[in-house]
Amino acid sequence: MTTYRDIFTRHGLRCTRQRETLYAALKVTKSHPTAEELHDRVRDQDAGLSLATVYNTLDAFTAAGLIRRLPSTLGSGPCRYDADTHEHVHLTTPDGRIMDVPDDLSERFLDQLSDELVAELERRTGMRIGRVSVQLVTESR
Amino acid sequence: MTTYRDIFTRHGLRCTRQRETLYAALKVTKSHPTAEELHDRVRDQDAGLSLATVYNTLDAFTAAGLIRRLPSTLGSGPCRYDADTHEHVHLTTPDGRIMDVPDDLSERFLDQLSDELVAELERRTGMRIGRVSVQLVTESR
DNA sequence: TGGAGATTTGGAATGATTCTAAGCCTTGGC
DNA sequence: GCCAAGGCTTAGAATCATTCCAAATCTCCA
Ligand SMILES: [Mn+2]
Ligand SMILES: [Mn+2]
Ligand SMILES: [Zn+2]
Ligand SMILES: [Zn+2]
Repeated sequence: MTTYRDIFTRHGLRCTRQRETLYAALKVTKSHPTAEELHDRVRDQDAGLSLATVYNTLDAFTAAGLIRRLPSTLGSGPCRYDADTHEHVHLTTPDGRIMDVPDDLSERFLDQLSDELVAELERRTGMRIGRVSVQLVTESR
Repeated sequence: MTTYRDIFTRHGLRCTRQRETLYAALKVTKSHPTAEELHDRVRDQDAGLSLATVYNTLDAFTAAGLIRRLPSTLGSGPCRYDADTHEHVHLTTPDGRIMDVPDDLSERFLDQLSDELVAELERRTGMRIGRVSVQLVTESR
């Protein structure tokens, strides 16, 4: 059985009460919450957990690759966060929410993208591509 | 010959000196500038053009579909803007800049994505997909 | 168990964007 | 060409998300 402690340690992160609380809270939701939303959701468990810690922790998790940060798709407004680091496609709504595309469809989308193109681009630009991000943007009206 | 005035009119926008200046400035660059950067670039032409007008104008252009808004890929930091509304793939760097993927490669990427999948997703979710956004994210280190 | 160094915290600071309300300008009709 | 009506522009204030700060606390390894 792998505990959160194990996961944190493997990612070079210290294990703190706050980090366990936040990771657990992010892990159980499919809603891609904002820092504020997450802060609100853990308030009952740990009333003293500060918003600054939510930001610090989400930064640390993101840097460690434990979670993914999803910048606002609107241009203004808060980032959202996803504990599911498995490659998947997101559906973005005009009000800023983010939904997962069902796994079977997500997979079919991503399978269409050949690695050869990425390789050719890396050759041409000299840059290393870390990830191909696909978003389906829903119509405004 | 289609003037900027014509373009604005077709998009339901009034033609003002400020809008012409800003559209021209955005049209000639490939750098996906921020509102601030654009403001700086037009300072010599029109010293009185305010930053609020830059924001208002970019909002209006975006709403009209004349340009595209590119939210910060980092999560914090300013939006970038693109006068090229032709569907193309972007390469995003760890410092927040955005580059165009060469057109031939861009096209090959987008051609791989079948409309059938989009259609199936629309059927399943009941939402209309306006656009498929593909970003190639360069490795952080 | 001790302590070096990482983490947490409330509050202040920053940065990007939006709001406000007072003129100004564009447009369409005469 | 002249006149509204209403859209546009503007400086500055306000808002919102995020980052910074510095002091107190906690974690983990020796
Ligand atoms: Mn909160
Ligand atoms: Mn400026
Ligand atoms: Zn997701
Ligand atoms: Zn572009």
